[in-house]
Amino acid sequence: MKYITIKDIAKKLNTSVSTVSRAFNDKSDISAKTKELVLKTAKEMGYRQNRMAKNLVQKRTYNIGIVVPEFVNSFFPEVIMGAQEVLFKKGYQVLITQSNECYTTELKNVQSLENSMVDGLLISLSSETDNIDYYQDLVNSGFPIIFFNRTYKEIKASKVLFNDYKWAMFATEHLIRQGYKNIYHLQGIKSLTLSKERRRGFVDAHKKHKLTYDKSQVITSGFHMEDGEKIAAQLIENNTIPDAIFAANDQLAMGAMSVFKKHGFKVPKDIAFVGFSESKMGSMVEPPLSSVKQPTFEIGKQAAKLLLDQIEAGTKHTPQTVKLDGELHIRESSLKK
Amino acid sequence: MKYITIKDIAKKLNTSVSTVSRAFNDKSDISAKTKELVLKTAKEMGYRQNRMAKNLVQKRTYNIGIVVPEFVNSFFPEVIMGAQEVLFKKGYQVLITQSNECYTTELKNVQSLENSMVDGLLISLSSETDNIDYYQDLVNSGFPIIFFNRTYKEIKASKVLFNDYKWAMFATEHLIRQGYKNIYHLQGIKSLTLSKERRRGFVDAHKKHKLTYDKSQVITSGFHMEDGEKIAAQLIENNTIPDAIFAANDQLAMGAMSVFKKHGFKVPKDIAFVGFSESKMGSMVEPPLSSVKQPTFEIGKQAAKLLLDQIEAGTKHTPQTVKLDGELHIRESSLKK
DNA sequence: TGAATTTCCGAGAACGTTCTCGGAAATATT
DNA sequence: AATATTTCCGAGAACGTTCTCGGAAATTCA
Repeated sequence: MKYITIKDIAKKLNTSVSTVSRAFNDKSDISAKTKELVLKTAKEMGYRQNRMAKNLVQKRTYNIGIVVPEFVNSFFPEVIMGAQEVLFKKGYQVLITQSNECYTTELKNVQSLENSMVDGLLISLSSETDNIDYYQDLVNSGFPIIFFNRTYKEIKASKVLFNDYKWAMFATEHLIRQGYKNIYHLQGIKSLTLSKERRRGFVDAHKKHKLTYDKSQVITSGFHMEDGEKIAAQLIENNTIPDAIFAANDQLAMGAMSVFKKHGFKVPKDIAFVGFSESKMGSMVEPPLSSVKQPTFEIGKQAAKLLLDQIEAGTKHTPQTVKLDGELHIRESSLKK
Repeated sequence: MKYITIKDIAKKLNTSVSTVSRAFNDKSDISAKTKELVLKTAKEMGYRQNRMAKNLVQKRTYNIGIVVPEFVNSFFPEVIMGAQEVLFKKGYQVLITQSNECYTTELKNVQSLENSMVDGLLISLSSETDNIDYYQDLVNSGFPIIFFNRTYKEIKASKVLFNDYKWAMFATEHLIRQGYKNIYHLQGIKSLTLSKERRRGFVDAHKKHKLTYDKSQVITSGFHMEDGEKIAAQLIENNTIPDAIFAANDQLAMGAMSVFKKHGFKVPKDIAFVGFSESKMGSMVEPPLSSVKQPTFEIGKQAAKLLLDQIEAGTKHTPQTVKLDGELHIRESSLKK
């Protein structure tokens, strides 16, 4: 597969590579006639620009990399769409990469993108990631990078976050106000800042309403539906039946709910459920699941904007944190009639 | 932000760039001692390899691009995971790009990747794409590219497809055998080969069982849940109530089902539903939705393998088509008791 | 008509790597 | 001890672009 280069075009037209290059880059110092001629013959010859060479001399790629842990749930896809909207408008391309919740591939992805493939990075950490040294070094080296949603408090860098504490508290309070007293929290993966914040909201809601609360009411697991199912089965086996469950995401809530339903419990009469990060699926199940809706699209947009600002500013930027709010969508799964 | 290059390292160590390069590339003609020294100081100096330069001289990137129309549904994410598994093992990186069902951005994505960003491409066309000239040219130029799922019969290139005809026929026959006689087909977007194949299966099942069939039983729309809802509302308004619906995907089926349910129809007693491309959501709704399960993971793996073969073979490859089979998962939504 | 200005173009360096080639030093072989 | 072989390294071209600089040709101005 022989590539056509601007040299070939120049030779054919008996001109110089400079002229050909000028034609492609909308430079002013070229006559309209020759420009047209170059463009025409380039097309005829099947010329395709070599971005590697171009990027090499220009030292920028107009690519932005996005690293997410997964996209089987619609959460990250929606964030990505938000980011794309901003980035496309500014002429950037978006390269997405998926870590599969695995720290090693996450690192490989980042390194691959970071090495002059992209001008900046949007990243949400995998649930496995617990070592942030590499990222901190990268940030310190001046590489433009924005963390969103899944991140660590300790990282000193720009972030776009959801106000997990506040909305976890709201969600819990909603349950308390409905009269539920023995509420359990499925916190998912313990180590993530986001989990800690949601748990803190859960606990503080209890304090605020002077409700007793015991450590055993918070249960750690993964983030998948299967985890929710397992926990529910365990609770039923131990015969410790909560009257409400607040889960750190919809998957956990739905998993648990389906098991409880299968065992004859009525939702929300016997046991109520509230999820988090509203998923489309949540509103389709029976009964529809109450959940905290995150502004996914907006998260993506904000992160992209922050990144572009940072790229513009060069080394002279200061880390910024944007914290966004959402809504609590109350549905049947948590409504005492 | 000043980048450290191998020249800087060479200067510091009073050696040549060749030696430094050798150290990084596991070449044999370098002593273990100097290699270690180079690697150590490189790390100290914060060296990061410039992939642009490397790729430029090597004329390959070890990147594979994937272009999908969307990933809000889990179908494409699962395919991607399958592809990643194969590609990672062979040392390739994966760059994903999303067209948002828009031909223009699809083309932009492809062009951006094609221009020496990747060694090959895996692509599933957007629903809007109806001009395949660009792709055919690309294939003819020798660029390694595999089409999967959403493609056109007319494109002469390697493909990984699902046996849509066969399984649409199975699904329809299942309904017929259950005793349903007035079956409608929601075919989604008409122009896609995949839609045509599924419709052909639907029609031929009728022929095979000597069931009368009228053109009005096939309804065209988009592929989203909202489209299913609209169609159902329309059918109800016109008072043309099918006794079963076979939809080209789960979203359409679920959309329609929810509207029928809202209007008091009992599923599957009054009206049955079968979807396609089984989604996780389908098994969570009430009643659980029957659907044809596609081997998403396997599709990704096969496509990746085909692509790697093609890259190996260089220009000397012949287009190949792999057609995969699935399973019909029968659930309550189509089970006459 | 001659000078000043503008328009257009070519030569060649630069970007950061890899890779081939030739050769010096070290080691093995006779 | 002399030769043959192996091990290791440096010089410099090459990859395909962009970009600066200088200058010729064309145009404008007086």
